[in-house]
Amino acid sequence: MADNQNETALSSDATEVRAQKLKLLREKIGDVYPAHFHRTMTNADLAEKYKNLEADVETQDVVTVAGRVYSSRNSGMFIDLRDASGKIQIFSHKDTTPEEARDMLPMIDLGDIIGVTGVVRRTKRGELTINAQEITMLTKTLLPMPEKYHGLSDIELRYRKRHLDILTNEESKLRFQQRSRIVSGIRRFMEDDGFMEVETPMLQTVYGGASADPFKTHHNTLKMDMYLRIAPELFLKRTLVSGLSDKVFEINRNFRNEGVSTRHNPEFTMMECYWAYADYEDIMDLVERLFARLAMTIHGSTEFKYGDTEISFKGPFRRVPMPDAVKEVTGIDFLAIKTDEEARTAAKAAGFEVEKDWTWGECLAFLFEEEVEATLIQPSHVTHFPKDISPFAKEVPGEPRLVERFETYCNTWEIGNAFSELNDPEEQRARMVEQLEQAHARGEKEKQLDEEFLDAIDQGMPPAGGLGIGVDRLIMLLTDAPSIRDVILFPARRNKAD
RNA sequence: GAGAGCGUAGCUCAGCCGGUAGAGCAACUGACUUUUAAUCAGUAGGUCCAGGGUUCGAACCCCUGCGCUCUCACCA
Repeated sequence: MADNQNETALSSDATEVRAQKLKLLREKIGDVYPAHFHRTMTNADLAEKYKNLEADVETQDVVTVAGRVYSSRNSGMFIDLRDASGKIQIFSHKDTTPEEARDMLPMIDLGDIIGVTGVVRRTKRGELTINAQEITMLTKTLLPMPEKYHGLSDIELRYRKRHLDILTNEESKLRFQQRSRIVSGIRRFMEDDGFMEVETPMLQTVYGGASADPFKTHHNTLKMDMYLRIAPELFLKRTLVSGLSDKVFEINRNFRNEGVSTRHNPEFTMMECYWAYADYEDIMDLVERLFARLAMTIHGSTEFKYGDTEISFKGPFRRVPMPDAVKEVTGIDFLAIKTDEEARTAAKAAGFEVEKDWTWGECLAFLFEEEVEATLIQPSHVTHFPKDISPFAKEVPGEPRLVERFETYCNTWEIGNAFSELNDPEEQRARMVEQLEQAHARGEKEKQLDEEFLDAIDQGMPPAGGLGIGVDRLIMLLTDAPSIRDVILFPARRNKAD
């Protein structure tokens, strides 16, 4: 397309111009994508080293930096160069910059990646600057950058072309840097607490550990269907049986073939841990310590804001049994209700539509979700879940309809889920069989009993507390992200047919 | 899966009651040469998401499809 252009008249189309300049550069200097270039400092290093350099002072120091051209003023005399760590200004003036380097300037477009060697100074106006002596093209860019002031704001493009989003939106860049710090912060916390990180299968032949629709796939040479895991729970418990460690954890992806929303992505990151000889109250303490530590890491304080909401991660969190929470809001005292029938009647009397086969526990959980969840803004542990929706948790002594389970809620979202893990093999089998029958009744025909798990429990799993944390949602809270897609680099998207 | 809203230049956005497409940034040509959203003058740039319909005439009204967003549903 550009073949019929002569060398002096460039097209006015931004992408064509770049292609033409690339061609010219290749003719003039050869390699426009050199393999080797060594910078001596990052932009953050420079800012740190010269933070006390006064305005209008020039050093004798020669440094080499590299980065992407973000803006250019006075016909390229001033260039803002950014690397991942920060920004530096490049100055090319005929008094200080050799002609050879200045010849490069017209070939440089916004978005190109260049290397610069020169003398460090601070301008009269206080900007740390390098007086260029050499300019090297490191990567010629073929596409223009998004508009520099507003950045890329089209939400669809920000998710589809995340590189442009991060390239132009500092907020987005900071958020993903914080994500990294949060994930490594969780890992460090767990390790400091004596937990051993393990990895369990993502590809499973029998899926379980949660109630969710799985993604199904197929192994060709084994000639069998497999599932992407919906939870690591059962394998982590088998690990606990093994005695490899009394404290194990895993940070990894779960996959659930369900609806997508601002709080749900088909693949999401879960931290699960199992702690032998601990119970769910020990886990509550652990969650509180973990949350406080992460808030300190990100905000330097246990207090921070999500939108307009003040959140405090300072423990201890409120602990409220689910029946109490429901009673507070609806007035219905489930502990005083003896039968499923009475529970349904009470719920109906209060104006809720309940299915005719719902149990006492299902009614309780339903009212909790309908009426209480939306009130849980500050982090709270909701304890004492109904047994019928908790197949892996131990009964509360003296109240066999409830289990030693809690979920941690914050900003109305479920962030964590934990129990005193059931380790009675007979009871475990009975509850899983019951869950399986219910799943089959709902039409989940592929759901199977995990015999390998039950076999491992037969071998004896120590009493333990277990926990799952929705890492993405925790990151949303800590980074003030309105959507889970804002904390996942490449969120699930439909294919765009073009 | 349902409802509502959105889709205009590379990017950010205007576009009135239906009369035939605009700005800023980016790009190009030039001026300027210690600027920092640099400035000034000029130039070029459009499948108005796609396809159909109504109309003398459609970015605008109607239908269908695609994509996105939000809400709801689903979701241990």
